[in-house]
Amino acid sequence: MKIATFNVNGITVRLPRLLEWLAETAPDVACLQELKTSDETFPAAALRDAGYGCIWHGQKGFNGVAILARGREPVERRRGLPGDPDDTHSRYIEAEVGAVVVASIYLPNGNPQPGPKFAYKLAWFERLIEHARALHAESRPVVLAGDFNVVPTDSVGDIYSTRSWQDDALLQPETRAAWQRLLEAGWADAVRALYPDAPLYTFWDYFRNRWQRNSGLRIDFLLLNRAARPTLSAAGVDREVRGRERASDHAPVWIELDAPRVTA
DNA sequence: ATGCCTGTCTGGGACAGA
Repeated sequence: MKIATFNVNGITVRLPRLLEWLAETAPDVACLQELKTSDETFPAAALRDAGYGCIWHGQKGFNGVAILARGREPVERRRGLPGDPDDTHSRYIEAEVGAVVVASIYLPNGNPQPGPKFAYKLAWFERLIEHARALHAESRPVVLAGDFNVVPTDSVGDIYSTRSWQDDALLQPETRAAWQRLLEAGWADAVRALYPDAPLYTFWDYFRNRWQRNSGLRIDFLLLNRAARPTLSAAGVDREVRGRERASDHAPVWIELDAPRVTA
C-alpha cells in the first residue's frame, strides 16, 4: 500500500498538478494539506472522476486537510484534534482506509516567534502528542502524515543552511523538543529510517531561486506506529513535482507498506 | 535588511505562508 502526503498550497489552483501526480504515481492513500478552500468548494467530483474517494476539512482562504483513497471511501474517524474546543483551524483529519489508520496533519507554522502564533503552534503540538499517544498504542498500523512545520536538525540532511532561518519558528529549540517527544513516544520517521543521512528536502521557498539552488527544508513527514514500522518497504520524495509549472512550494512524500502481518 | 514569491479574498491591498 502506497501512502503519500502532499501540501498542495491551494487545491483550486493546484488541481491540474494534483490530478497529474495522482495519475502518474497512483498512491493508494494521499493526505493533502493547505487546501485553502471551503468545504463547499472542495473539488470532490474531479477527484472522484480520477478514481479517488475523499474526506476533507476545509477552511476559506487558508489551512484545510483531506484524505484521498484510490478506489474506496476513507472512513472518517475524527476531524480536529481534541483538547481545545475554541480552535477553529482545519488542521487535522483522521480515517480508516482498509486495515490502516491514516491522519492528515497540518501543524501550525508559528511565525513570527516569539508571539501568539508561536504559542499556538506549541500548544497544538502538545495536543497532537497527547492524541498520538492513543494512536500509537493501537494494534493496527497507523500513519501520521503531513506538514509538521519543523526542521528536525541543522544537518544538511534536513536543511541546506540555517543562516536565513535561525530565528524561524521551524528551527526553534521548543519546536524541535516537541518533535523529539513525539518521536520518543515510539513513532518512526519513515523516510529517514530508510535514508539515514541523505538530504530529503520536501519544501523549497518560491523566492530567491531556492528550488533552482536546491535550498530546501525537510518538513513533511510520514510517521509510523509500532504495528506499521515492520511493513515499511520503500519511501521517497517526488522532487520533480516541485519543478513543474505552477508547482506547490512542497513536493509529495510517499512510503510503501507491505500487507499488514497477521499475528498468530 | 527584506516575504525577495504565490495563493486567496478582494475589489489593488492585506494577510498568510515557512
